[in-house]
This record gives sequence, structure tokens and C-alpha cells, in this order.
Amino acid sequence: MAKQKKAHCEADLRARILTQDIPPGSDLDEASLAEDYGISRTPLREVLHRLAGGGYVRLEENRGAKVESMDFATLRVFFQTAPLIYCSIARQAAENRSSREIAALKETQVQLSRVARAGDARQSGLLNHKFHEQIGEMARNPYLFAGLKRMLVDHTRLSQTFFDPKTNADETRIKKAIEQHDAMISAIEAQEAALATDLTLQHWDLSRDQLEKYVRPDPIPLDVISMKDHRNAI
Amino acid sequence: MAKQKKAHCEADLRARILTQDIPPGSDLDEASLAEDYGISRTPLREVLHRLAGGGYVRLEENRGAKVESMDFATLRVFFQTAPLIYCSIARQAAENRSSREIAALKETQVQLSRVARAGDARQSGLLNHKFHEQIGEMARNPYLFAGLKRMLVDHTRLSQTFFDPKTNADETRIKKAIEQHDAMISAIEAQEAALATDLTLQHWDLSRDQLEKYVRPDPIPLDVISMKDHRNAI
DNA sequence: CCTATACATTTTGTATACAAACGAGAAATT
DNA sequence: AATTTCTCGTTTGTATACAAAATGTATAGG
Repeated sequence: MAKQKKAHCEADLRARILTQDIPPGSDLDEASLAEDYGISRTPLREVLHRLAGGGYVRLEENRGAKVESMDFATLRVFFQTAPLIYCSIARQAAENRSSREIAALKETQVQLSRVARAGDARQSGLLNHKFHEQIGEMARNPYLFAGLKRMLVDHTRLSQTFFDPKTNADETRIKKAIEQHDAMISAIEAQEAALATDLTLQHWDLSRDQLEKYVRPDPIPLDVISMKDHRNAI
Repeated sequence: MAKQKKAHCEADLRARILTQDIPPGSDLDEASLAEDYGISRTPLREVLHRLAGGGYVRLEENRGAKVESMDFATLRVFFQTAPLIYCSIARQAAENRSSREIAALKETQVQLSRVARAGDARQSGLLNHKFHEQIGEMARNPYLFAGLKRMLVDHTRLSQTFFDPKTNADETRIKKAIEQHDAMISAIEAQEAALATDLTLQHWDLSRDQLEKYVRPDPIPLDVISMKDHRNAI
């Protein structure tokens, strides 16, 4: 029972950080969190240590835990490194996947496409996170997997807007991303490493285009006419 | 005072694991370790959690901490992934290094060459570890750095014999490795990224030859991105 | 002789009380 | 008025006692 509470605490904190329910830079107070989750401070501190190990929070001496921030420098490195890690992982996942893992991945994908269709942005982001983490496990490469997990923490937080469609174009993009997932599953299942990396790169391109808009949004139109044109163009 | 004891405990356990003074697969008993280091079990458990986060030990539910083992599968992946991570890190270290970090790196190198000449294999291994970790920090890439740190845990453990010369050829190899370090420092200081990666690859080759008793598969291609689409480069 | 089960021992997990460090604000000194 | 120092409340860090789980051992039954 108490074990479940601790596991729930850790999973819930992870989810809340990934969805930015607890935003980057937030202070985490041990006493109040322990009370919230109905456990004492000792196991809560162990949870925080584990979250720190996974790049979710930063522990400072005598100063408690803060949710890892995402400054501009981090973002730059993120864009720089993502294709390398994602593609290397995809290649090795295709080489080393087991059929059991493929089945689990397909199950995640089914759930993801369901919640995405239902418009549940929060669950979509979390299941998308799980999807890519499962591919990471398939690669059986603890070195790259360590980097991937940290990368996914930032990626999921950054792309919180991705699964929350505002326009028709957004919905198309979500649909496309989920189709890409299906293609990636097939390639990995068929152990076609080259295809898997290629599809992963395309998937990254889609995500990156969306993220760049979020990070560097379209400039405000200089005049009313061009804005009208833009609206009518769709 | 107590803070120092805890820090010492963590550093000492790290060193003992890296030097295989505590061999892979060992069980770590909380009570006896706590007594050995003169701290109570609570802070000791936090140390173990941190070591687990760094890939030094594995924590199993209700079953304590074991030093991470190095099975055959791990070894294979190690040889596969090392050049990719080391070279990516070296390139970015050259791009992002500060002069302060260069000075610190040089200091480590001075110490390393001193203890290596003195035949202190244990300290040589640990300082070599520190040297490469410092280069990792220079890259300012938390994603690759996470993988590098895990890689170095295994690399340092594997190469425990490296700095313990048995023959003249061994001594020549050590000398060569340390000369390579000097060249790497120069390249990184001069921000010559291409040269730094090239030297790093040579350095890896030397180390790999030494570890060659283990099966080594083909490395992951270094240019997974540039092969495809250079739009992805930033 | 082997297996299974109950019990005892050991080890890990949690709660709580206490100690130490930090930070904010008041008081004192220049 | 500005700066320093002191004090107190808050928060984090540690020790210890206790609970729960796992492991080892002995004994009963087959």
C-alpha cells in the first residue's frame, strides 16, 4: 500500500513536470509534497533523488529541489542533438527489438491515437513520451538511452502545445505524426534499420517545425491586408 | 563535518567502483557501509540513489544495491557506441570550451602524467576518468553528457589494466595516450573541432586495441545526419 | 531423502524527532 | 542612511526506532 503511494508520487510528479503542470524552475517543498502524497519526507526525498537522476529536477545543497529549467542555451543544444540521438536509437531499436516489445509499442500507439482523436492534449503528450521511451528501451543501449531520456523530458515539455490543435493545420500535423508512428513501428518490426532512421528523421522534422514556431513564433503581420490574405489562403 | 563525510562516502564509493576495488555485481550492504563511513543509513541511501542515477549501481526493490554488472551484451554496445559519443563530445567541447575549463583540464593532465610516470595505476585510471569527464562538461550538452558519464563508468572499469604496464609495449602505449591527451587539449583550446574529433578517434582506437580481447562490432556511423539532409544541422 | 511449510534472522523501507543551515527582517553600529 | 550583525521562523539534513519484506533454517510430512 505504502509502496504504491510512493510509486504513484514518483509517476505523478514525472507527469506533472512533463506536462508543465509544474513549470520549469518551480521550487518543490518537501514537507507539503510529502503531505500531498500521504508519505513521509524520507521516501519523498528518495523520489526527488531519482527524479534528479533522470534530469527532471535539480537538487541544490540545503536549498531543496527545483524543476529543471529550460533556458535558451539548452534549447539550442536540444535542436542540435535531437536528430543524432533519435536516429541512432531508432537504428538500434530496429536491430534489437523483440516481438514482445513491438506488441507493447503497438498498444501504446493505439492508446495514443485514441486520446489524440479525443483531443486530450495532456494524455497525448504523455503517451507520446512513453512511445519514444519504449523505442529507446528496444535499442538496448544504456549510453544513448540515458541521453534520450533526458532529451524526452525537454521534448515533451516543449511540445505540450503540439497535441492541442488550434487550427486545421494543427490537426493535420497530429494525424501525420501518428501515421509516422505507425510507419516507424513497421520499420522497426521489420528490422529495417535504414528505413527506421529515415522515418525518425522525418518525424523529427515535423516536430521541429512545430517547435520552432513555438520558440520563434510567426512575426505579427505588418498590415491588415496581408493578414487577411493569409487567412483566406487556407 | 557530517557533510564532508557524506561527500567522501560518495566519492570513495565512486572511486572504488571505478577501480573495481568493488567489483561488478557486488552487493552493497547499507548497514555496514553506513558504519564504515560513519554516517547513518538515511544519507547513505541517498548516496546510493545518486550512484544509481549515474549508472554506478542498480537498486532493486527490497533487495538493496548492487554494483552495475558488465555482461557481454553491455560490452558489445559499449564498443559500438563509444566512438559516436566521444567524438560528438569532443567536437562540441572544442566549440564551447572556456579558457577556465582549459586551465582545469591542463591541471588534470599534469597530475595524470605525474601519477602515470610514477606507476600508480589506480590514480591514473581515476584521473583519466576525470580528464574525459571534464571534456564532457565543456561540450555543454546535457544529453550527450549523460551518455558519456555512463560510458566512462564502464570504460574506466574495463581499462583498469591499461595504466598498469607489464611490458615495454604497455609503457609505450601509456606514453602515447598521454601525448594524445596533450594534442586533444591543444585542438580543443584552438577550437579546431575537426581536429579534436580526429584526435579523439585515434585516442579511442588506442584504447580499443587494448581492450580488444572482447568482441567488438562495427561502430555506429558518425555521420547519420549529414548522410541524409543537412537541413537538420543547426 | 526430498519437499514444503512455519519460524527466526537479516535486510530493506518508512516515520518521526531532532540538528543544522538558510533567509528574512529587526536591531545596532558606523 | 547604509551596512553589518543578530535573531527567529522556515526548510533541509541526519539519526534512530520501528515496520515490512526477504532470506535462511529447521522440522514435519510424504
